[in-house]
Amino acid sequence: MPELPEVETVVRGLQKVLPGRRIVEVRLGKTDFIEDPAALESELPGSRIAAVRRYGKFLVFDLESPEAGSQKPALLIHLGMTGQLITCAPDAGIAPHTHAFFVLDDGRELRYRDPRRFGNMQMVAEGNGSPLGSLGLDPLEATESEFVAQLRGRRARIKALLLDQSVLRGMGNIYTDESLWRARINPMRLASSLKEADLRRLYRAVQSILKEAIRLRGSSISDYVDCSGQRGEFQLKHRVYQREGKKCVRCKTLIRCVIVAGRSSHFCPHCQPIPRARRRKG
DNA sequence: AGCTCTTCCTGAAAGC
DNA sequence: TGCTTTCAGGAAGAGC
Repeated sequence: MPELPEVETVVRGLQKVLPGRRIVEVRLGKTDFIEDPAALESELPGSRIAAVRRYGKFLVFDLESPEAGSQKPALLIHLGMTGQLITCAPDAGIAPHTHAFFVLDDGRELRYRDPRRFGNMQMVAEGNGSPLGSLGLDPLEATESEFVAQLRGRRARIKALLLDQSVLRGMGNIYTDESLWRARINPMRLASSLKEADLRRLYRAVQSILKEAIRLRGSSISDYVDCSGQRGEFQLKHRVYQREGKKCVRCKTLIRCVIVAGRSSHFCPHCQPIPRARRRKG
């Protein structure tokens, strides 16, 4: 599923082809995942895409609209679990579950496909009511001390905090599990039980995992592909995620999976021990 | 504050 | 073999 590295990969691809392009037509299929479909249909045609950027797991399309005047509108797209954004020729075959077509002034199309429709799309005007306002630190932009300060002393489980978008923006289940394994921290640990050195190690683990995942163009587990339909390769580097029952590459102990923070959480019981006798089976 | 449960949705996989 | 059930999971909301 698209997390920070996947969204970053899609954004980098779109940055090569979209800035400067004008949207000439919008066609929508199913719209139950779109905040206000009529707003997209009325406001997007005629708009010029000034920039494409990532904010957490959101793609932000900064728009210049002839009518909006001083307002700086933007289109936000969240890929949810199975969202894909693809650029293609207008006569390219239409994949099932393609729900939005943005026709561009160079004759190409930007298409949004999302089998489960857990993604969402909305227009936002600069500075009001945007869901971006409640998001926490970008794990790649944050300094070590900012990262540590954000987590230190919190009573929640470290796994829950890493997944909480208002704490860190962009981490999802894959990169949370992989980072905790690299940092040798059990997902059930309460953040307040971690030492400063643990949090610094976690910061370095998160950064190195995310950077390597971006370098390999993300993880393709089920549906994920970039904006030209290409799969990522970081799934080949997963050490714990979806490796339950397989051997830890560090110590050969069998990887286990428990539910933490409502999410399947994969870890090595030897490398990531649960301190004290507290144990929970999932 | 933080936990658990529920909802949204589809397709893959497991169960019978 | 083939139908039915279960499950995965990002995010938001309810209830505790």
